[in-house]
Amino acid sequence: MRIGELAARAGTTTRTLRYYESRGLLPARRDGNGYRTYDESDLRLLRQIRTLQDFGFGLEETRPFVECLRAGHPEGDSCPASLQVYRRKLDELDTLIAELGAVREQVGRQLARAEAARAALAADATVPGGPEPECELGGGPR
Amino acid sequence: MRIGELAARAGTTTRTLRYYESRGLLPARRDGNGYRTYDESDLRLLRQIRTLQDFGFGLEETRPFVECLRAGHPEGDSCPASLQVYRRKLDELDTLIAELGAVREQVGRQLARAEAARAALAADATVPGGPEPECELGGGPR
DNA sequence: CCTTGCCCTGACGCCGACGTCAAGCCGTAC
DNA sequence: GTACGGCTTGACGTCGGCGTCAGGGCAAGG
Repeated sequence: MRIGELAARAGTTTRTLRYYESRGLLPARRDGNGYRTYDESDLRLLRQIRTLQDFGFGLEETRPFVECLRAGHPEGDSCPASLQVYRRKLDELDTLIAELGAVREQVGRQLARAEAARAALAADATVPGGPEPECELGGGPR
Repeated sequence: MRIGELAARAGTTTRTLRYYESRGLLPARRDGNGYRTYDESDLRLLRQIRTLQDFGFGLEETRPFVECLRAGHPEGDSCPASLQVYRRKLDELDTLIAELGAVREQVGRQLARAEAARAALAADATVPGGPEPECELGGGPR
């Protein structure tokens, strides 16, 4: 199988495969023309990489999984190094999720506060004076 | 106040302030020497930007807040455009957090599965044969 | 005089994972 | 012949938010 077919079968691009090769992650044999040649095991390696990438793993983080597969293990995560990467990633995710949750709360509070302030202003403006609420309250014309 | 002092008071760098100016976010007056000159209101603008940046807002997303402040409003989020940015950011955060949560679960399951597989392998290896569990189970020397 | 410290502009570097273009080779179909 | 699709390498572009360096000016202190 050549690079185009492998890329298509893995749902990626030839550029990506050449990039992986340049990083030493997915080396290729060459045929008489200098064309890259791959087999089914390369497809498995590639799918392992892509799956982890989809999970947000960096390319370097996929290396232990790939090497594990190349070492003959049935799964990329059959090796201790892969498990370590899993654990580190879980920690990172937990930390990140917690941070984002905190930010979300803060932003939510800011929004509620700002909306309340605008409501108060609108009330002030409509009760004593006329209807037009001064700045850019509504989304009206002009 | 000149650029160094403003940067220090906002806990940032002069490079950052020049960058903001280049983006049209925080324009500066110039004194006789061509030095940038800022006042207290610029510090407020800058603090608004920094706060939002810390929340993970992109620079462009801070623009409505800055313009709101410059329009004379007491808070950067007193304007509808700012509220819209808040709401969009909340949506983004919710989406992102949900995605990360899903990934976290997936990774957690993968880890559990892989650990269980290794435990089963180790049991197979220790019960019938000798103690050394073949590949790289332990973290032993060499 | 020289040094020190602040300021100026302009421009390249960084990080990650590729996209995209250039220029050219290989084989097959028409 | 030539047109086409697929392959090759090399190299620059992308995105954001700055860091960092190069080269030089201005004012004050010793």
